[in-house]
Amino acid sequence: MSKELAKTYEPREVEDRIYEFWTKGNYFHAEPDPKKKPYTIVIPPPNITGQLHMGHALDETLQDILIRWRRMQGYCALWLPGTDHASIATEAKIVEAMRKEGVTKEEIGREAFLERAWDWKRQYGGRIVEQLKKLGSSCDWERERFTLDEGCSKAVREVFVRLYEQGLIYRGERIINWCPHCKTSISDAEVEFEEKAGHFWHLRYPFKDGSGYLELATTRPETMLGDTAVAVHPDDERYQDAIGKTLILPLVGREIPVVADTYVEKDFGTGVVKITPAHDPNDFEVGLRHNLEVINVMNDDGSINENGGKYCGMSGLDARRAIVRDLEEQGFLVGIEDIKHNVGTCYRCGTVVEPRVSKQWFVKMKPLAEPAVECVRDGRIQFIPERMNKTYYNWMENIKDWCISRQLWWGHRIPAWYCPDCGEMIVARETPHACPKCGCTNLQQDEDTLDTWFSSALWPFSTLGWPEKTKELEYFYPTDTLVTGYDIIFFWVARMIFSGLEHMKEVPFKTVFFHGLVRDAQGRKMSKSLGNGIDPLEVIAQYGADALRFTLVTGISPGNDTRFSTERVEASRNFANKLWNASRFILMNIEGKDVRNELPEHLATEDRWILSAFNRVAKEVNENLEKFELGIAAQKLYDFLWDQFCDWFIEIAKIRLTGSDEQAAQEVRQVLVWVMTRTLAMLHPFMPYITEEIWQTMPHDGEALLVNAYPAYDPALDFPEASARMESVMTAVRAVRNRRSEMNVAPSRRTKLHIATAKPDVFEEGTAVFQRLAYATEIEVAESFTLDGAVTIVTPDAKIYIQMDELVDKEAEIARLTKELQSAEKQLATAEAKLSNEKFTGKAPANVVEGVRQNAARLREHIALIRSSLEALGC
RNA sequence: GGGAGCAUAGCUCAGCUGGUUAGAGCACCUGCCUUACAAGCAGGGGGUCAUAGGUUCGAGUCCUAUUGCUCCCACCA
Repeated sequence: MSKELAKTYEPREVEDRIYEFWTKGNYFHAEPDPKKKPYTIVIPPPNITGQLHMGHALDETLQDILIRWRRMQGYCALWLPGTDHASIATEAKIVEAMRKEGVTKEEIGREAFLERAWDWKRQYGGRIVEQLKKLGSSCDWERERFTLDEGCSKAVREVFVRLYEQGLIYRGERIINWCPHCKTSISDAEVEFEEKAGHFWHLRYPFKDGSGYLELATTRPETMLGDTAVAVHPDDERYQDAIGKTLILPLVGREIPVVADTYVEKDFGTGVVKITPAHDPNDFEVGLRHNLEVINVMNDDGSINENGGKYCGMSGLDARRAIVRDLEEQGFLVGIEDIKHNVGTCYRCGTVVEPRVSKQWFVKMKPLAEPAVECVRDGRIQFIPERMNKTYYNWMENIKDWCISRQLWWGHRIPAWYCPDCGEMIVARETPHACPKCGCTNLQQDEDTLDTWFSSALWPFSTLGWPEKTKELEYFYPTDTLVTGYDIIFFWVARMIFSGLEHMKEVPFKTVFFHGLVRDAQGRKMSKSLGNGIDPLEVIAQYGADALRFTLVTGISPGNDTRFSTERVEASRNFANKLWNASRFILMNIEGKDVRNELPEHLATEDRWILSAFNRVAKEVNENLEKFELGIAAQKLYDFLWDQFCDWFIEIAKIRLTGSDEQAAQEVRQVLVWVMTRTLAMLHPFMPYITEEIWQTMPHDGEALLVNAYPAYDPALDFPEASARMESVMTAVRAVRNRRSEMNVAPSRRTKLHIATAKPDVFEEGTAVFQRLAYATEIEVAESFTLDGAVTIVTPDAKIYIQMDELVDKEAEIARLTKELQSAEKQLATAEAKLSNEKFTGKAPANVVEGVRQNAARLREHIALIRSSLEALGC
């Protein structure tokens, strides 16, 4: 900080310098330390193709708050960063770049393609990491990992082979979701359903024996080319005769049976369903039950293949048009109906997915899912908020096998080799040189790679060195908190849980802290297509990272979405500025003075009051953070700094700072520094840059705030009596200000105050406070006064007279006092009703009853004071 | 079809295990350049806590139903 401090905080000057200071000091690095307790968070690895968006910004902010807080509490806090290779997204980027050059990946081949991909990763993969740093993220960058690095790849291979050996990974012909655009299979979780307008084509299939037709409907007429049966419900009376008969498939001429299957709903449509085992998951099941032929009629781009006869080579859409036209011409089309229906789309590219039978690798889920459900049920893993349990159970308990093979090149290649001579399949950790069965050395590795999520499922332990038994794994696993959005509970959280349990025999984390989505000011999802996204980096450039972080964390609660608006960022920026100026004031007052960062031996009443308030906030903020109530914690710090410390304590501190008593001035300087440095500490996890910057300029112990102690509750700092005295004075000050404002008295017009009270010492001690904050010239305190023509103000323990004869409107005064009296009497009546209710006094807890009793006593005093005021006015 | 969430001031939201007169930010109104801060200070207006029942000495908070909005899962050809 320069000597001449700017009036406003300038984050740009500060942030990069402070981040470098932290990095140079190696403060983010965590080394296993048996003397400390570990606290570990692994980052949800952002995609290397990613650009920092508000969702990341929120996610990182929450993690950084937790990590910084625990680090300051003395934990060995590790925040392990890294990135995800994002197989589909990255491969698509590279394919697209190549397309612009007029090359396809098949043309250049696998090896050259992967070289390009790695080049791309080296060039752009670090971009998102640099952006995370801008937020102030205190990750241990020395430990940065990548899902496709050597260690993670080793872990992936180990897991694959183990699961295969246990029979939990298998290869088979199954119906899977196929994205014709990405040209790969995708898992069930990667399919998103969208409601779209479509049609029902009502068709009729003739019986072979010429005895008429069966009428049915389809939303995808082109799939009829692969029909191998028609099904009806076994109990459907309408079709009892048809069961077992043979139909001729129109256009194709294939003879197909009518089968009976309970999958068919009698009441839907005509109760007749065409069965296309190769292109519909339900039909596939029906096909298995009835031993039906599976005829795949589609290529990998969705066009019709050689099984489609004359339609071969047409795109799906062209084939549909041609088939509908031909059906109509030949009299098989009964009609077309407009409908709305849900269509599965690829979550990456939005293309309509085609269910398709193909040979893929799967993870058998049932045995893995059961323990994964159990560990949440028995509390070994806790979800915040708890309602996420249900979502999780529901998914886990109805889970189907996980299709893990992808027809992509960028990713972990499946460690399976095939012998071209004898057909043997070898699954192994190390690349085999020869077929163990026939000795053939020309083994071919499986062409497919693994689902990206297969490697991220291992993230909590693969990043700590598994399968090696490293000291990091021993010390930091299981990790403590996983912070992520509820949108990836299935993709990632669930899979990490069963993977951790299976391979580490222990949960991967103890708590999952789910946050919501960041929406725009109107509550819409931020998206590229809507163009309503706000770039966090631009917000940082304009308002500072601290303001952005504070905005993201205030007002949020676990699992709930939040809205982002620049108005809210401005409020946070103003808060940072408030902090800056309060510090500027303190620095100005301690300059050239030898002020130690410790409390003076003698503490004034207001000192005890602010210390008590500080202490309470310290207690509550820690409690809130323990419960992941980060939004509440931020709010409490905001209120303490602004309302209590700035608006009251600093203002009152000016009395001693500008007074002639040097010892008193020195005492208040120490209190200011003491409270401010510790408030900076409490705020540090939320606003790391500005707090470190200011803290460095103040008298302090230790070399950096981020490794300083986080304030905690201290019974020695509780001063209830002094706090009560201070509150009495503050209440009176507020009341005087209020009355003056109501009467439009300019602040420049100072007046004498008479204070009648049963606690004269409290108010006498507050003389200077009244003079400075309640515009008083002098004050006189006594048990009672008889004054005519003064404005009277009644507080619970004082009656205050403002001497301003010419301003007194007697009628208005009477009206106001009467109103106050009525309100007080009403409150007293409520309190007394409670106290005379035996059910209340008998059943309510003692402290609640006592509270009401004290309140009633206060009200009675108050009422008496108002009455005497009214009497003085002649009522 | 199954499940979940939300409904509190003009707007955006807090309100934890039920306990005095329901809070904040922004916006609004009034008065202040009171030398840390006008990105500020002081004061103020504004809420039948979606609706109807219930539990309780006591309900914004717990239970039931209703209405409206949102999301997730499943997916009927």
